[in-house]
Amino acid sequence: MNKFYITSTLPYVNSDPHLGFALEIILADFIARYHRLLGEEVVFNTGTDEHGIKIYRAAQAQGKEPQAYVDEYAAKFSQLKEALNLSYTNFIRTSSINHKKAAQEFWKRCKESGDIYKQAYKIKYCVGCELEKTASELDNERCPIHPNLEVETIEEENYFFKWSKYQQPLLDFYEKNPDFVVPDFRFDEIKKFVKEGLHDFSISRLKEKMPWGVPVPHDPDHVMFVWFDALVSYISTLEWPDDEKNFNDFWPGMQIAGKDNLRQQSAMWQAMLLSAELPNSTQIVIHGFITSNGQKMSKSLGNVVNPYEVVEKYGTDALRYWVAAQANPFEDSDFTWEKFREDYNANLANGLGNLVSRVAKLCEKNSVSAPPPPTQFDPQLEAPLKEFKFNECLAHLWGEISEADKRVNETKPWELSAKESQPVLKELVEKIQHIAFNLQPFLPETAEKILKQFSGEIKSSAPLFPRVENV
RNA sequence: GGCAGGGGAGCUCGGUUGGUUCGUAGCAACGCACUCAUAACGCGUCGGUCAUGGGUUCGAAUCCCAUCUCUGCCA
Repeated sequence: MNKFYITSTLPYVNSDPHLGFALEIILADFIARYHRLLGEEVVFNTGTDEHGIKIYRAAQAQGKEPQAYVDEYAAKFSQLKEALNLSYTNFIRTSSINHKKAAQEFWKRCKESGDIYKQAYKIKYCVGCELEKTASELDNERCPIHPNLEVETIEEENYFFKWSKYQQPLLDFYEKNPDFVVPDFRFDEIKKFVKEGLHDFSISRLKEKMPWGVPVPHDPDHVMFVWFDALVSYISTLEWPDDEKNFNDFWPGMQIAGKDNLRQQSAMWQAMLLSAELPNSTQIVIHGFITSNGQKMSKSLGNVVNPYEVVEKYGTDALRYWVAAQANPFEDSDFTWEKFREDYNANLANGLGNLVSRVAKLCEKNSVSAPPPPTQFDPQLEAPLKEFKFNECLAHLWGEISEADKRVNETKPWELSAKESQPVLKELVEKIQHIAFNLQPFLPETAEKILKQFSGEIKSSAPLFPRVENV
């Protein structure tokens, strides 16, 4: 049995889950479910990134132990599984014992390769980004992304990772793997970045200032910088280094990340893997952001969309449909409630839902029983799926819905006798089964409902997607 | 500032190596028709000087230059 591994990034647990992460993990879920449908054994990983100074301070501010604080947030994120009907198999928390052990082993391997060294360190640092900032990145001594936060100056001895050593190996690796990063314009972006030269980056913090991190092996004064340990989660979730078989079965695997994570995933993490002498990821898919009314979502603008609210109002598959059919996986996509409702009514209520209702009713009246369901995924959908063009897949299936509707109007089965209507109704049932079968990766609950309804003796039922009128 | 990619129907988009008035495009709007269906489906109508100004060409949304404007990357 073929093995397949995919991981999302791990959201940093300092705020509630937002629609942007929902997009990422739903996209990952499409891919995971598709590979399962192909008969592969799939590990689909997600989890929570729980270390770092931002979390340490947030916990302090609330008078909580960091562990208690992250426990609450990890629970909030794991609730997404049900709300979005996710099929992930692994949920790694970076504060777990296994993960910490793996991060320490990873550190040791990089150190053995001669890629970790200690050096005095003085640099501007934005707590909001958890990133160093150079003078050119600052705007009036302020981080442009977090203008309300003071940029801090840190001066201490830190461990550094020899990123510079991996400039050429990374470029060679990119050269050999022309589809390593998709879309291609993001791949071009990272190649150019690496070509310009890599500077070693800091991978530790003084424990006395910031104890909330993974202890550095053989140095009680330091903990790892949050990025270093978080990246290792993609393999610690596979029980690396303890379960060598499991690791070798599933790694290397595919990753999905937002455009803000391009550098970390496709250059930093890949260099770390080279240093630890482990295989590089197979492919990295970089998705865009979700804007709201054309603007970046932000609390101050009050335009943040909560995925739980979308699901509560329209249902899980309505959101998954929007992600698959209406959002562009690679560019930014705009979400508005108005447009969402229109898409829902036009395509789910009037389209798929209505077709299922009318055919089911006709079948019930004429006592039609269903043929066996299909067993093969439509090969026409493979090409767009391999390029992660989910909207094209759905457009194809919606074309079939439209054809089926036309066929009903043309043949007018309601004017025929039960016997006369059998052939055309059987044909329509097969069409619906085909559509439902191929919708499984995208709308798993709906697909299952339809396949169940269109098996054996067909009965009508309540609407799958009731129309939602303007409020 | 440097590099990269955009600017087209009310909205979202597709337009192959330049070739008749862009698109049997989707949504919205409007009209007709139908009634199996979730006032749903079907058919049809409306709707664009393809950002602006030049240029190359027999001919440009498509190539070139400039301008305006938006987005991403520049550790």
